[in-house]
Amino acid sequence: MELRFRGESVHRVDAKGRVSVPASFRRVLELGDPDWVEGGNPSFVLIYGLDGTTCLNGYTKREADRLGEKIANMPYGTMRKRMERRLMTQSAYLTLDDNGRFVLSQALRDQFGITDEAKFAGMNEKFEIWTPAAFEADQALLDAEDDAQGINLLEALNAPRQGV
Amino acid sequence: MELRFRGESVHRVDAKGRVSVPASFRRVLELGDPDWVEGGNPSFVLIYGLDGTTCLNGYTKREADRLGEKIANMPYGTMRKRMERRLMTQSAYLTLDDNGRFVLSQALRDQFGITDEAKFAGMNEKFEIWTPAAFEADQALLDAEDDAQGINLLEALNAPRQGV
DNA sequence: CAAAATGTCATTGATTTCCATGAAATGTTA
DNA sequence: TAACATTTCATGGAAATCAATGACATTTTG
Repeated sequence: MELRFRGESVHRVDAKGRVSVPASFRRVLELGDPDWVEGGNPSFVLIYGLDGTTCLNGYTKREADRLGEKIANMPYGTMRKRMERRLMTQSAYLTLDDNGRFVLSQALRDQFGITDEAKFAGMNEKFEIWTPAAFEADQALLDAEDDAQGINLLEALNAPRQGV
Repeated sequence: MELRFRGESVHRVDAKGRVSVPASFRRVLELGDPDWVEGGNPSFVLIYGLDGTTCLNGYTKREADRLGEKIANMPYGTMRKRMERRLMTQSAYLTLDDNGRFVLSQALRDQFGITDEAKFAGMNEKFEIWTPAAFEADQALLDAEDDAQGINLLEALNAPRQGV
């Protein structure tokens, strides 16, 4: 069993770009950091090349390592290079401070339009960071798709793999 | 064999949003939490994205893990993303206190219209939480359908999968 | 040195723990 | 079986703890 990211919340971003990571997410980051010790501050990985300019993605160290491993096993070629650029180049290795905060650089805040608030959304083995408005828009889009297709989520989960 | 949620009852919700989980449900949550030890308090998962704004769904940790596992194995795409949002983002990881209670946040109480009472309904591998009124309305709807269709439940149980 | 970055501290409000009560259920014993 | 004791539940209130955040101090860096 592996602890996963669940839940959603909005947090304040101060003038210097510092944001609190939701306490429940911190527990996951701690368990997902092989070097973490009780009382210490966990490190984690922020990837901002995944979804263009829609949101940032937070991963535990361990999960990010897995992704790096997969890339390392790819044959050399433009696909691998693209992966490296978006998952490695466009990412950062961060550590929480004693209060559970980290700094979101000015560049990233600009890129994602984040000013004074950031929305955190647990997404199983990762979490997303959005502007509250952008998140709502994205969610509305997803909800519309559900409505259109009349999907029963649990039924779909049981059905054998079907893309879309 | 796996213990299942059976029965129904109404419980009081206090000013801080605290609610007792029916004792019989607690036994199921305990057995469904791999980390639970005799005398300890079980953790479980509350999912509120499943049925829009009709009711909340409680799952044992083990069952919730199964769902998370299935999602993690889905191909990347909007279907997976929708699952992540409704089953992970719109959910919470909770632990019962020494008295068998947990807190239903103000946000969730608002979303589901729960004020001073909550109705618990055992639903096999999960349990539902409703306002007493909403539950009765939902039940009346189902009863009406039964009457109209003259359904024989056990017969339908044996018949191969038929939606509706 | 100035500006930025990082660290420390304090406050407030929310959350969690702890203790107490009464009611209901269960068990025990004469 | 009647009377009593014990345990389990559901619930309320108070105390203690923690999370989020703003303000300020210190360090780093160009």
